[in-house]
Amino acid sequence: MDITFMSNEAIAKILQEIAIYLEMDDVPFRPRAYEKASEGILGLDRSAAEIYSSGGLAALENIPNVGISIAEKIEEFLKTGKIKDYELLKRKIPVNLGELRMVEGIGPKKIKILYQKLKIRNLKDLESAVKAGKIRKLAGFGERSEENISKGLEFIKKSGGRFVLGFIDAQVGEITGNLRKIKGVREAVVAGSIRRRKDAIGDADILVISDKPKEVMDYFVSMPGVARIFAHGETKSAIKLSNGLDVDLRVVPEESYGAALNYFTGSKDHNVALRELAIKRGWKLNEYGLFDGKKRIAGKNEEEIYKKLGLSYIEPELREMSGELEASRAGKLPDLIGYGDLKGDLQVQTSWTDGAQSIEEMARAAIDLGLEYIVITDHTKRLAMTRGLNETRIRMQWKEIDEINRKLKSEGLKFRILKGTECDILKDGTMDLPDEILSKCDVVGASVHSLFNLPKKEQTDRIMRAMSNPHVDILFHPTGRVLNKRDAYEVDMDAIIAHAKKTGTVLEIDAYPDRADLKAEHIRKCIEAGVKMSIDSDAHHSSHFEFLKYGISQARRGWAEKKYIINVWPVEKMLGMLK
DNA sequence: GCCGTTTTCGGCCCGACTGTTTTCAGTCG
Repeated sequence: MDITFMSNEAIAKILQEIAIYLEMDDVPFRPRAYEKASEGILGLDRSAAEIYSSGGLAALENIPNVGISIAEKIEEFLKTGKIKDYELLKRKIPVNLGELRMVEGIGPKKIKILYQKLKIRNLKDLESAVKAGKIRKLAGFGERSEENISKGLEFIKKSGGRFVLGFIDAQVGEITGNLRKIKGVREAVVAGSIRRRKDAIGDADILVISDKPKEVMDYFVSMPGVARIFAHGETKSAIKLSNGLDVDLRVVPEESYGAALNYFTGSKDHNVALRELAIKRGWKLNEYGLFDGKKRIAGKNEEEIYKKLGLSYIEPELREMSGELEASRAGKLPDLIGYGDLKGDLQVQTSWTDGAQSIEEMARAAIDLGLEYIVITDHTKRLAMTRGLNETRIRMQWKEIDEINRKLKSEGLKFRILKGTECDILKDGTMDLPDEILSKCDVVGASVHSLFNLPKKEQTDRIMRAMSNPHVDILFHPTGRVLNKRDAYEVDMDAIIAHAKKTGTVLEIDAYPDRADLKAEHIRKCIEAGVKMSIDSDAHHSSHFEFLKYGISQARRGWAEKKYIINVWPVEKMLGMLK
């Protein structure tokens, strides 16, 4: 059997499902062990199949949270495509765990009862049982449970899971702003994965300091846009907005603010590790503080908690259990690029192709935001639907850029519009515009906009050939993914990163919210390889320059310092870093 | 079942809310 078909995701999913099955039977501790092993597999930057074929069983055991027993199960899976223990569990309760687990309020124990009593195997069975009023008659369930399951099913049909940070950020900010206006509220902040600035988020967590929690909670569950109330308590409430976004709210007293912020910011694994550090010192860490017996020894702010635990402060974007605790302890955390550090934007579309506004409008918006330069990068002729530029039209565009630059200068503005292109990479890796044109551009970006489903080797070779072109400065949105729309194309990113180093090509962090491309793990690899990156808005409208901050978030999540990003520099220095 | 700057054995993060209960199990984060 060709083991390359055994993806890490497939292995992780089986381990995760074993954990759920064990949970059903109230097996102690082992569920968590399988869950952690599953996370360990997902966190790998190589495939488990590769690890196994190069180092055998012993190498599998080196995977975090994988011991001898789970290593053997992974080996069994890689060799036979099956895990016997899993098949046995699955035969006993043959249900679609992935589906059923999506329903809010349904966990392992209830899945077991639903199968054993009503033979419910999937969402369809569950829906029929709800409609027939069978759920309410089960022991441990009731009318309310049935109603909640019914509502849960509705929402699964309506919305499919994750939200793009840049598309919900403002709405959550508005809610927080309104909470801040309520009497007795001293602070209201966003925590959770939004504070960690993840590119895609599952829900929103808001933290409030108030002496009058009841008023906060009453407002929260009755504010406009609330579609469902999951919980309405004194210190904790949870709702779903009509767009499907779940929002959790917690109210804590001021002396617990730091501990609560830390706890609700996560990540979960990061928090668990901090609690374990506390336990080792004989203390206890929870959302109310760090305690030595009954005595609170820290909790008012996050800094003092980290300090007591022997750590320097860790920025939220780094709290993903990917080495930040070790780095913090050793004083080796990166000096992250800041949110005000960009001086230019290297990918901007205008009304010459699919952008909404003129070159001048885009330039003036960039000036208002404090940028010093932008590169105009309209599409090229292969992208016919955008009226992509050919040789003649791009020469016309250069004239317009020269004119506007002169005009801005005559107004005393110190700003520069650079000539660029977002040039299509054709199927064979050649460019959509001739070298003669590319050589006259200040900045050449190259993009894949077609043939997303080429085989991995062919796609990788195609892109690498484009990067080898001496005029191609930047590879735009290198993986091509669009969140909630399409996956990245099959491409060997390690090879691309190595080739970027070899050819001096810059890799872009496209900040457009549903692109967020490069991903954080690629950014870290670029840093390790010594590959330079740019952070670009990919603006199609003057309001899109705001998106640059999401690119900075992404860079921070990839541990990037200023020095790795070329557009933190003034224009001449930036240009000097290109080919 | 995993793991070790307290441990190779004996631990394993912790608390809030709901619904169905009559003191608590299940779920969630």
